[in-house]
Amino acid sequence: MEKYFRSGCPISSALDVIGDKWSLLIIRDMLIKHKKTFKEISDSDERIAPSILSARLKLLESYKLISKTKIPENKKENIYLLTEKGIRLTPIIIEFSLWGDTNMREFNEIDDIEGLNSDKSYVIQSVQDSYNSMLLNFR
Amino acid sequence: MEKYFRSGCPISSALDVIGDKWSLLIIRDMLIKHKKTFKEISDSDERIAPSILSARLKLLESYKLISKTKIPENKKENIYLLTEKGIRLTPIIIEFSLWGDTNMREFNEIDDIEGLNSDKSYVIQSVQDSYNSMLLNFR
DNA sequence: ATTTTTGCTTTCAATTTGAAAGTAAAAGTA
DNA sequence: TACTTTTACTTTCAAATTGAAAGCAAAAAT
Repeated sequence: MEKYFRSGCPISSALDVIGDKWSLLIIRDMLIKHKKTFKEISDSDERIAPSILSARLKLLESYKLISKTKIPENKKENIYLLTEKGIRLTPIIIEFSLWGDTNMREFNEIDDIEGLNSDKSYVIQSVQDSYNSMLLNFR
Repeated sequence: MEKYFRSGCPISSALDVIGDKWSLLIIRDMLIKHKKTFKEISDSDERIAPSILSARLKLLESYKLISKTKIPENKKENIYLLTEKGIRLTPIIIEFSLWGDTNMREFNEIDDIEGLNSDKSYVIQSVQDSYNSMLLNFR
C-alpha cells in the first residue's frame, strides 16, 4: 500500500485517496447508515467483494479517515468508526447525492432521498451531528 | 461503453460516471483553467495518457457532461466545453479542493490555492460565472 | 461438542490501466 | 508545391487492479 500522489493539487490528492469506485460508498454507509462492522458494510445494494472491502478499509485507516477498534463485549467483531477527517467528507457526500439526484435521472432510475431538498448546510450539519451522537456510545 | 449502474443510489450513480481516477481532474482543468482542446487537457501535472483521455472524453460526452464542437477557423482541433450538467459539478470540485487542502497536508505537500478561504458559495458562483462568460465566445 | 458467524485471505480469471508507438488529416513553413 | 509539424486520436501490449468464489481460523451460538 504505497502512498503515491500524482501532484500537489488538493483535488488530485483527495482523489488519490478516495477517488476510486468504492471508498465513498463505504464512507456513505458509515456516515449515513451508521454501519460499523465488516459484515454491515458488506451488505450494501452494490455488493462489494470482501477482498476489496478489506483492502479499502486498510487504506482508509492508513490515511486516518477511519479507526478500527473492538468492544469488550465482542472479541470477534471489529468496529470501524469515522475519524474527524472522515466526518469532514460529509459535504462531498451530500454534493454527490444532490448532483446524482438532479443529473442522473436521465440515465438511471434514482431512489428518492427524503430531506435532500432542505437547506444544504442544515443537511450537512444534521448528518454530522447524528454521527457524532452515535460516536458517544463508543468512548 | 455500456451504461451499467450498481444501484439506484444517487451517490453511487454519480460515482459510476465520474468516480474514476481521471474524470474529475479533466473537469477541473476545463472548469477552472478553461482548457478546451485535447492537447490543453493532456498538458496537466498529472500526465493523463492519451488513450485514457480519449476514452474519458467519449464517456463524459455520452453522459452529456461535455460537448464536442469545432470552430470554423480550425478544422483540426476539437473544442470540448462543459454543459450545464458539467458546470453543476462545481460544488463537488470545490468541496474536494477544500477537503484535500485541509486533510491531505499530513501525507503530501499541497499547493496553496488562492481565494479558497473565501465564502464557499461565493467561490462556487465565481467559478461558474467565469466559465459561463468564457462560453459566450462559442455561441 | 458441533454448527454457525465473522472477518478476513487466497486464488485466479477477467477487466482496466497506462506507457509507448503509430497514424491520418490539417496546419504551418520553405 | 513539397515538407515538416501538430493535433487528436488509435493500437498494442505488459502490468496492475478488480472481483467472484472458495478457503480459513477464531469466536460465538446452539
